[in-house]
Amino acid sequence: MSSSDNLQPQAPATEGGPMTEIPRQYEPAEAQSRWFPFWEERGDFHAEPGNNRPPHTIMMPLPNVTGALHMGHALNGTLQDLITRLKRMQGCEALWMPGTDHAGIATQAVVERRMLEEEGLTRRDIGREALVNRIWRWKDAYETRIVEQQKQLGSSCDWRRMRFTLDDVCSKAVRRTFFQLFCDGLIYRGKRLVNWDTYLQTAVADDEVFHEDVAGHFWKFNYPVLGEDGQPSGESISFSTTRPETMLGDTAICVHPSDERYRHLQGRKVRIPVNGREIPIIADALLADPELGTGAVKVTPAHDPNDYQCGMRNDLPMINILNPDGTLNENCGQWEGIDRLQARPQIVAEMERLGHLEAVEERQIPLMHSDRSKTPIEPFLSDQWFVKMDSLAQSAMDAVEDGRVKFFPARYSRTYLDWLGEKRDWCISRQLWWGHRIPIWSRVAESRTTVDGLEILGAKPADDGASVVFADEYASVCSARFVDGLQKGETLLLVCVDSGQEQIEQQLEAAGFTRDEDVLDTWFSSALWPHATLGWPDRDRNPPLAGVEQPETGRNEVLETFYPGSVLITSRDIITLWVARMVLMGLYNMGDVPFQHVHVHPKILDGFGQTMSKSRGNGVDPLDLIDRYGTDAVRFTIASFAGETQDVRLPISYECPGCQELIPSKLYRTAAQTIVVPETLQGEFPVPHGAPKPTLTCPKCKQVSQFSTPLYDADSEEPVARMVSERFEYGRNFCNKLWNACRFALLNLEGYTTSSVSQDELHLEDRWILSRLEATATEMTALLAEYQFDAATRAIREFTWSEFCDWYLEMIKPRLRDESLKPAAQRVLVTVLDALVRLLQPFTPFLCEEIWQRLRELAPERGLPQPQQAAESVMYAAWPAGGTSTASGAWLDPDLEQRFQLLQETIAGVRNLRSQYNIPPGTPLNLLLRCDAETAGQMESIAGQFVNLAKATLVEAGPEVSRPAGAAGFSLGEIDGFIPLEGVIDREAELERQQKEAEKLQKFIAGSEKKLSNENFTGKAPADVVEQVRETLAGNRQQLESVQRIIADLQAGQ
RNA sequence: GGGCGUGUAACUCAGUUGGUUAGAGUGCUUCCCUUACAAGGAAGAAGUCGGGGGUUCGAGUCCCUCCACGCCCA
Repeated sequence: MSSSDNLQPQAPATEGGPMTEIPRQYEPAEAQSRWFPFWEERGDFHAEPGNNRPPHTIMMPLPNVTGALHMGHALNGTLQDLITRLKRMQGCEALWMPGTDHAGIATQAVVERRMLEEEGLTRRDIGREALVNRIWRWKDAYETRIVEQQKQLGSSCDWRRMRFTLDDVCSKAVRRTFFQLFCDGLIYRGKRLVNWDTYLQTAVADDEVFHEDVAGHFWKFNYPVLGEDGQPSGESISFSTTRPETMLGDTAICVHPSDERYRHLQGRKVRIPVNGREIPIIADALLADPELGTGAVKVTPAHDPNDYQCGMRNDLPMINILNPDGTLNENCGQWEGIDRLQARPQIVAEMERLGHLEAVEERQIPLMHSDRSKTPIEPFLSDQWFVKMDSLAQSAMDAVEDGRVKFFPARYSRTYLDWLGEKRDWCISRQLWWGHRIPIWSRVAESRTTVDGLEILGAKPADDGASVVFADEYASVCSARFVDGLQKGETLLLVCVDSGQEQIEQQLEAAGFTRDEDVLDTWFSSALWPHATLGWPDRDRNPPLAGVEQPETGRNEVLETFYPGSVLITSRDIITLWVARMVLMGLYNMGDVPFQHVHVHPKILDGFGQTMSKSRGNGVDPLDLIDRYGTDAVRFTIASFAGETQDVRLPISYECPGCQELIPSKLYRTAAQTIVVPETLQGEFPVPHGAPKPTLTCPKCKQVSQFSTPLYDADSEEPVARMVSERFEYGRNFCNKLWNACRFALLNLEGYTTSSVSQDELHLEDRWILSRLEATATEMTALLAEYQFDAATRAIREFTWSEFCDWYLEMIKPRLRDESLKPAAQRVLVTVLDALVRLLQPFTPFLCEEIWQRLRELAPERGLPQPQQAAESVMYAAWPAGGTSTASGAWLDPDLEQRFQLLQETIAGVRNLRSQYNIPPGTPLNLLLRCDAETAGQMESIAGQFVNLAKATLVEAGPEVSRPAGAAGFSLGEIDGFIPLEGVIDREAELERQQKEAEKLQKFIAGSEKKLSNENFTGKAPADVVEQVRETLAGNRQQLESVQRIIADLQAGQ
């Protein structure tokens, strides 16, 4: 399909010409719906191995399938797409690999919660298989929606290569990796205190919990101290706690070793009154703080992280008092089976009855909650699988330290190195059903000298008493090991099996082995993302394409070509969780880093500096922004945010559904938290049961509407004020400006003919804009290479608006009306516009394609000095940079730019006077310029521009020019301008104005003189700095002289 | 407690290794619906660069310290 086929036919030509129907405003929705399918059908997003272009690979930080995309995704995706589009234009085979993450607990929790709300069913009611099936259906629905949203953003991923962390390709990589780690002895099973979600009955990771203060109590108890004879000595030791029920699991009382109050008690014992257990009084400087409370604390190693560490240090018993559902277990005597929260007051009452309760106070208690179930977390000791991090972490640290992986901005390498430096073993098991099930089968072993059940695999115990040797044909796919079991004295035989060995799995199960129930941490599979998606471990064929298996060729060219990747673009909160793990797994599996650069971009906050989140009610939906402002505007604005210094505040407004007026937001405190609501909120949060949903009132049209908030679902038939942000007008206005510049060009390209332009056909403004274009392209190329998107955005905006539109287009208008000058002007105009559109394509692809195709119709061959055929799509036009922007590269001309600036300042001087004296824009003026002969010549040669741009006729220029009586004037140093205003000029006002100007100049002069009279300055400062000050001083003096002459004239009554 | 970052105009942000008189967008004031664009044009007002100290000929920029805020780790 050719591009022109895809252009929607325009309305029939009108009398004014074929282009007059170009809309006066850019219509983003139309361009979006037109060009995305165009690119997709042409295969413009595809990346293939086997051509000679240098590869460029970006692996998408995979969004999880729990919900829709938010602003963070929009920012992250925009930057990746921008770089990918840039690299394509720079001649790379650019792969942007898309995909989604199964996000273990997050997704399972959402589906479980919904199932419970809608059907009253728990996962145990329906079983593992049925639950997993339900989650797959959820995943399918959300993945579709996420991809849809990404395409709305213009994402130019190679969608054929889309992967999902639980699909067959990724699963194989996970199995192989786990197997390899197991064979290498890097996987082990051990005890660990985890964050236990008693509602979901699973461990949750540290980043899946949040802290929240809740109203609670702070009880002060004492335990009686026992004498040498084991009888109460009469002394007691006091401590405070917020969780009295945990005393059932206490295994020590801890004091600070230097605490004089307790020194004599160290080594003695106390008795826990409620269960009679005797526990020691220990000294541990890390746990006990003599300044806090009584200085003594109870130690419950199985139910508190700090106590756990203390228990490890002091070899204390660890008594688990909880069942997985949060009820107290068999270690709790009379309270067994009672929920720990119900047991709490009972235990307090018992302690009081026994005379050991000293005090109680009400307090706000900081409490960890599960982000998934919103219920309080219980620290809980359980068996988990771990990966040994020692050597793996070291390899990943080396990669950053020796520069194979480079962070942008560099400061983030510190976060990465500090975290890896701890080399804490990685807990990879999760008590979930949604995920990669751990590929380990186990069975209680009679001894370490027989391998019951494994005979069929030709296995026998190795001499070391720990491992197992398999027959040759199984040795590469099975690995087994003896370990100590859960019960004392019990031995377990563990067997790990590689992927694709279903028969062996069946044999193991037939032989009484059972597969581990747990699944792997989601980050385990995401750590493999950069190579798993490219088909690893398969080295004999390319990975499936669009779901189709590829033939075996003996090579995996996709993996060979696109690994290692070029840059990872992500936000800083997953540097440790994800980036570090990708590096170490890449090194482990591939022997090479997964990417050379890591660009860490800012976070988007709301106008109050808070992270956007559902619970705060401040999450803007990027699609709402796209709907209001257009994709290009959203992308351009987002790029303008992405600098390297700080996070970005995005003040939120609500858009009245009636009149589109924006209503600002405000903070609103509920009992539990602070949320974001419209300023004109009516109603309250949380919404009282049965109460109507809160609304806002538009201050302009008075319409009352519900508003978009994650805190309630709006009624479907109600109009809803959606959340947007005024800041995107920046991008929208820019797009519209460019659109209109293009509209102007198209309206003036009638009769365009392809030809080269000779040097003498180039006017001052042509050379100037070409020079500026060259400089801008070079600057942008350098900035984007360092991921300084904000600066690149400013550079191109400045060029487009303040140079191309404000000056160049205005200056060539007269030539476009002159048939003899028109052809050359058209050719330069179209050349600059062509390069400008190319520079903007990565930022605003839809707008640029729309312009590109329209330009192609009128000027298919263009460029200087020799015109060339324009590419079929701007996506594959060459990136203009460093000498290639105009195919000649010789346009840079700093001297000319400086002369041009003088012209600009002169025109500004005239406009300024016009404004000062309130002279209507249409009133013609005369202008006299006093300047040297050379400048006078230049000014006379462009005299037409004074008429064009300032409605001023240059009547005289040269060194002999003197100020006419009754003229207003301005001085630029090199040039003095005079505008005769006899009859209009207010002599007093002009005098005052000039005196003010003189004062200002005198101040500057004094400053410069002071500097130059300072020998330290002239002696120590670099010569060029001193020279600069001298020049400034000379200029200011000259200017002051002119001003003083004007003042003298005015005082003389002229 | 440790680490990182931020504080510049009313708002949102730039400000490269110290170097002329600190910039932009939005908002504000005045004028203009001039045939690309009122989502626009012209002109303008607006800042003790968080406070204090130091280094330097020279500090928004470097050092120390204090204050406020954010994030990460424990």
